[in-house]
Amino acid sequence: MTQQPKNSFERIYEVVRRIPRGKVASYGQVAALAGNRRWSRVVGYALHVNPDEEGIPCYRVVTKDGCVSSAFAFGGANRQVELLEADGVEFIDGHVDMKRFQWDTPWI
DNA sequence: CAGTTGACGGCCC
DNA sequence: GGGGCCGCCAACT
Repeated sequence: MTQQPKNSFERIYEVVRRIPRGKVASYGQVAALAGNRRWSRVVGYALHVNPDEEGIPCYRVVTKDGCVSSAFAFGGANRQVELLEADGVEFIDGHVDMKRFQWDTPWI
């Protein structure tokens, strides 16, 4: 059923879940898709709780600069890079080429 | 109920 | 190009 998330958190989770493989999205982008562009910080908090790491590829979410968050510490930030590379995302000097791998959202 | 925190974003130096 | 400060909003204590 088409679940309509009402809480900001659930909304953010839905957006992150829609991130296609081989692409990455910035916190601000996810926040904007979730409904508000200023939720950037809330997005970070939402992924922090990450109720479903298998359903929510939080590692596909990076900063606007395309850099992985150091606070990820999910076994090491390098771990996130590794996962993204496995998705086909190319990393350059520790950052992603956003203009190439940023999720091309059909968002209006 | 109020205060603090936090996986960011944007602007300034 | 790199580093630092402020601002935004929701959740947590």
